Amino acid sequence: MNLSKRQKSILVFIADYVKDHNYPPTIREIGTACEISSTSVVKYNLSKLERDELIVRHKEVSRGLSLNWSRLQAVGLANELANAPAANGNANRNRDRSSRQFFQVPVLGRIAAGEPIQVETADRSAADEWLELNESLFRNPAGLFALRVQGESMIDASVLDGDIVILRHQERAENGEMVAAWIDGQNETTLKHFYLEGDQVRLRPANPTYPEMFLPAKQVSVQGKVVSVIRQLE
Amino acid sequence: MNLSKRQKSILVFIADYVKDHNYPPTIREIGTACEISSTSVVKYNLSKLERDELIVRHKEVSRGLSLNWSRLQAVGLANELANAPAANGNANRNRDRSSRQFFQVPVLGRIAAGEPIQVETADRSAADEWLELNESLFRNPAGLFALRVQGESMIDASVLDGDIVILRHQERAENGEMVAAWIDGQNETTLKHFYLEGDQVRLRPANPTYPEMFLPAKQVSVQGKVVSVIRQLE
DNA sequence: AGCATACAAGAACATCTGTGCGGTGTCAAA
DNA sequence: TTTGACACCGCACAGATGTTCTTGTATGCT
Repeated sequence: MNLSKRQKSILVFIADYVKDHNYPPTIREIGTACEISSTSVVKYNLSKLERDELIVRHKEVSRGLSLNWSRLQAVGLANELANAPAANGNANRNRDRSSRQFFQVPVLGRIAAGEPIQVETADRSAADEWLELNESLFRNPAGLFALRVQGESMIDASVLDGDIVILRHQERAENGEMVAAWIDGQNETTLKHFYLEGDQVRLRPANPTYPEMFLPAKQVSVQGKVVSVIRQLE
Repeated sequence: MNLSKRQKSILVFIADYVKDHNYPPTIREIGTACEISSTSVVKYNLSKLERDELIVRHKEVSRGLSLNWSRLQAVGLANELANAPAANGNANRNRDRSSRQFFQVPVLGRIAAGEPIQVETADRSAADEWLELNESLFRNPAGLFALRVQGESMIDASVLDGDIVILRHQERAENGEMVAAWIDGQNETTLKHFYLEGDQVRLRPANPTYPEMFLPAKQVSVQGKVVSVIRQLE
């Protein structure tokens, strides 16, 4: 399943168009946007995309097409499309909640003290579980991943067994950010507020009744920044 | 702005249709579904809905209409429409993630120990803030509302200052459920696991290092069940 | 009564829009 | 060289779809 440049640009345009209008574009609109002069060529490419199941089409229905997000996700195009270029020009009239956006975040595994977390950005597509989230909660879905907390080991971060922690992948942290950090000496991953003080790192739990930790900087490696914690009880 | 039965059924149909197809219906489809024989009558009613800003319409564009969710929200129709009837019959082919759903939850105020929480279901429309959430996280958006946690008073429930607690309004709780409860004697609202034991209520904090409470049942009044906790750090 | 307004029908009309078909150029396999 | 798949172009056709016009029935107000 190899997408041509044109086909990719068609996908981008559709995502963008739907975001702006809340309904899909026509073949001619796609043609104009993607600089395809002939409607039949658009149809040709749409058929290809349909064969690849990246879009769903309804015969003889005007604007009868939609993106197949779960398939796009699998192919790794979803994020790219979800981040489609901002609304252009005339499109700020309907810029209310109805122009909703969402995206999926891979749940890459579990986090528990004593286990390192594995975050090869490469194997995102191999994630066994995906979380669907709203744009409204996150500025930018790039680099986000999620971990399920196992056990009570993160309780000093006010994170309980079963909670889902959403992180943004990064290896450096600003002071005060809550990060997932691997601590060499103690062989554990933990969620703490991060403060670099000289060549020492201070790790402050979210729950102030738990003690802080002081460690040599080189002993602490940041896995990602915690951007959200979600607890489902139902 | 008084909606006729027909106009309401049109809104319901549009919401339902979009949910199933990912694109809006035509005037004739609306007509058939709502038992309107004439396209002009559909147009007439759509114009009314457009005047009321409940929908957005694009002239001379096929299927060029969309629901204005923020307006529907304000009028209190959003939940009703978001819960639109399940896909009917033929519509289970495109039943993947692309048929996404979302809904808004009113943030009714703050929760802090020492303050009662005000939850008149009536004034949902008066909420100053709304939270947009995914259907995927909640079975049923009915009766949901949100509170912003103020202060450190809920820390024994592993809920921090600034967290958002999502509750389902109910006045009775099953054993083990985490509830928001008002405690008469102590004049405070708290989040705890609820256990009715005879005519005593046992309240267990989420964080096991905090002590349990035992109180006479009549002293505890449940405000709602906690269904989710969301912490945003970015 | 007289009149304005809301709601509804049906049919004709004018676009909008997807589809089909003939044709072109490239490239690799036969 | 021939063949066929692939990508592309224009164009005309037909069906899909929004709009407009005329007519009709209530309802409420003066």
